[in-house]
Parts: sequence; structure tokens; C-alpha cells
Amino acid sequence: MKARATETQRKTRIQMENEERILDAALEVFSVHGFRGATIDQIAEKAGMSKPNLLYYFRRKQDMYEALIARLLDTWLEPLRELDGVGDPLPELQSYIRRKLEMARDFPRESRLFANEILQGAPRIKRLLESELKPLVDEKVEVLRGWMKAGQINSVDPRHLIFSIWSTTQHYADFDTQVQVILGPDRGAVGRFEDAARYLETLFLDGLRPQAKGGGTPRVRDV
Amino acid sequence: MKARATETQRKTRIQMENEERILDAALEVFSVHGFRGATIDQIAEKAGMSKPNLLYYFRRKQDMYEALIARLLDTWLEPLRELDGVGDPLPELQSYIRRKLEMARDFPRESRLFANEILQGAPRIKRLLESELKPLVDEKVEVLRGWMKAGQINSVDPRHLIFSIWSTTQHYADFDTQVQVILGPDRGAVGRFEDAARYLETLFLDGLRPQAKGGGTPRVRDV
DNA sequence: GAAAATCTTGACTGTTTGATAAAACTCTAA
DNA sequence: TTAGAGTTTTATCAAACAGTCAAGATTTTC
Repeated sequence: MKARATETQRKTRIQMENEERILDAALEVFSVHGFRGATIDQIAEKAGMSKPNLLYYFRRKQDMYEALIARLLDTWLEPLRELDGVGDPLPELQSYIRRKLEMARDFPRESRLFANEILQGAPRIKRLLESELKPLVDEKVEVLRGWMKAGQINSVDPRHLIFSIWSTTQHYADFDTQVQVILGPDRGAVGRFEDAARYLETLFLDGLRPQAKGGGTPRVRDV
Repeated sequence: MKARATETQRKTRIQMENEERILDAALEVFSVHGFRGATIDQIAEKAGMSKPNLLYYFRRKQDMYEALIARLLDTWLEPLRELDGVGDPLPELQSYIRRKLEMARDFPRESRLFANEILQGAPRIKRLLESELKPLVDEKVEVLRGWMKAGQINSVDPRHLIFSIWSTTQHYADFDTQVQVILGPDRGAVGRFEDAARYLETLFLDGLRPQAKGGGTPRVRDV
């Protein structure tokens, strides 16, 4: 038996399958109960595996958590990475919002895991946030500032703009339970996300102040 | 000794003081670790009290949690209750957003407790959400619709509008750790909230599309 | 097909956790 | 000032929990 942890070696078929199965189960549990609230037994049961067997692949609870976090942050920041200064600002932002919304729809467990970690004060990923997230945001802030200086979008605090995109989109994953209570069962999950996309587009582009309809009508700002 | 739980009777000085102290400590712990992740020992220590002593006041862990949730929801919905159809829509909405933001600033632990509960699928308050939150939202949706029909605000999905106000404001409490990493220590907590308020005002009123500056300039919608 | 490597399991350990019992102590009202 | 209600502590318990161990079962490799 070789020490799996120390060497970088190729994994067996069974190893790959089981690790996948375990991480999926772990995501399910961690994303709901957080690190402390989750138990290895719960995860093992969800993975259809005995606890010692699970611990053969991940020797400590923390190892599973860290594996999940590591793979998460990369995926999570992907949409922001793609935001660049070459295209037109409004379509570019719209597309960023749409992608973030799609991620909330397609990876709600990942979103909740992330939310849980931050809620707890990000004890395990604060470093990562500082070394990876912050520089990326700083870079994109410059892109936004460029657009503002050129008068292509309204001048606002770029960081808070990013926060508002994150919060409004992730809300549909993290607060899904509440969203479902309020929207009722009328429209399915798909419809909900279409509605959300349409709404957010209007909000971010035009806000709530009534728009002057049709071409030449003057826009009166102060009523 | 009388059974405290069954009768409604007046509480001792010590009882009131200690229950307050316990609930404050419990809020501190539950809001970070969620129900499952929190331990009675942690709470007892934060309250400066032995565990059996704490359990003299709240016989089960769940009793503390429920006491917190009960007092929370009422406070939480107060700002929405005050939103009514008598004032002008834009100042009215602006004031709602400001109040929600103040709550995120002044009661971040309550916000996190709520977030934690919803993340877990709201197992303990789903009923309450259906019986209290939903009707209130339905009522306010009608107010919003009225404003839209009268052309006083843009026509958007009113429920998603409410979601976006909730998510953007609560973000500053729930994701405070991340916000701090990104904004850096430059501006203190007060400054952060001022910036957020200013930004959200612009977002919700005007959106990001560049505004026509000055009075009579025509607004070109399609570029 | 046998040896070697990998995988799985049952039994177990020490610790943490939620909760209880009963005795000892403190406060308060008559 | 003392009886009794109210409060706190010490001691304790059973269940849940993270993690270990060694032996047995299975798969891979030569």
C-alpha cells in the first residue's frame, strides 16, 4: 500500500468513482448543515458506503470539506473572469448576470456551501478569498471604471455593483425555500428563473424610475 | 417550584436577566453555526454560565432556537409592513431599502440566523413563512402593482423586486466577511454602509444605463 | 492463476454532546 | 428571620460522534 496523500499518482477506477460519490454526498450534507453540523455518518449513508470505507478515501471530515471548497472557488469565479473590457458594457454585464443566474439554477448546492462558509466567517477560505478573489475583483473594478469614465454606464461604486449582482443572483439558490414559499407552485423552477432573468435585466439596466416611452420624449429627472 | 413552561406567570428579576443573557449568547452561536452546528456548551460559556444552569432556563437546545426565531420574524418584517400605498412610490421604496440596510447594519446576527435557517430548508419556520410572510408579501405586491399600473414606477415582477431588495441589503450582513475582504479596511463599517446606501439608491432608481444629463435631452433607448 | 495491491468491513476507542437528578445554595416576602 | 420558592452546582448518563485497527474480500498486475 502506498501513501495516497503524499504522492501524486494516478487513481484507480474505484478510487475515482468512490471519491466522486463521496464528494457528491458531502456537498449535499455540508451545503445544508455547514461544516460543524454535518456528520460523517450522514455523508456515508448518502454515499451508500460504510463509515470506515468512506474514511479510507478521506481520512478526516475536514479533507472532504476542503476538497469541495477547492473545486468550488474556481468554478465560482469563472463567470467573473470572463467579464472583460472588449465588448459593449451593457450586453457584457447582462451576460455576466445571466451566467451567475444560471449557476444559481444549476449549482444551488455549491452556492449554499459557499454561503454557509462565508456566514461562518470564512474560517477555512479567508486566505483564498484574499489571494484569489480580491485581486480578481480589483482587476474587474478597473474594467468597470473604464466604462464609467467613458460614459458607457452610469457612475456607481463598482465594488458594490459587483456585490449586488452576486447577491441578487445567488439569492435564488441560497434562499430557494423562501422564494418557493412566496412564488407558490404556479410556475416551475424553469419559469422562476426566466422571470428572475427578465426582472434583473430591467433592474440593472433601467432601474425602477419610469422610463420615457418612445424616442424623443424628454426625460424629466426631478418631479 | 412551579412549572414555568405551562403557566403564563410573571418572571423573576434573575429569570429575565438570565434569559436575556442566554438568548444573546445563543444568537451569537446559532447565527454562525446554525442549529445543528451549535452546542449548548458553547452557548453556556458565552453566557458565562454552567450548562445545567442554562438548561434550567431553556430545557432543550431547540427551545432557545425557537425563542430566537419567534422574536426575529416580527422585527424582520416590520420595514415591509410600513411600506404602504399612500406616499410617492420612489421615496417610499427608497426608504424601505434604507431601513432594510439599517437592519443589516444594526442586527447582522439576526440576519445571519435567518439566512442559516433558510439555507437549511427552513425546517422550523416554513409554516410561519407560509402563514405570515406570504400574506404580507401578497399584500405589498398589490401596492406595487398599483404603482406600476399608474405608471409611477417601471413595470416589473413585483415579487422579484422584493427579492432583490432583500438580497442586496441582507448581503451586507450575511456576507460581511467577504465584503470586508474585498473593500479592504480603508473605510470603516459606517462608511461602507453609506456607500452601499448611495449605490443601491442609484441601482434601484436608475439602473446602469447611462442617464441623459440635464433637462430636455431626449433619451435614446436603443443604441 | 498466484502474488501484490487495493478495497471493505465489523469491532472498537476516546471524546463530545444533549439532557437529567439531586443536593446545596441564595434570594425574597411575610 | 425564617420558610419556601427560586437558583446554581456537582455528578452523572446514554447517545452521537470522529476516527482507528486489523482482518477479510476483491481487484489488478505480472
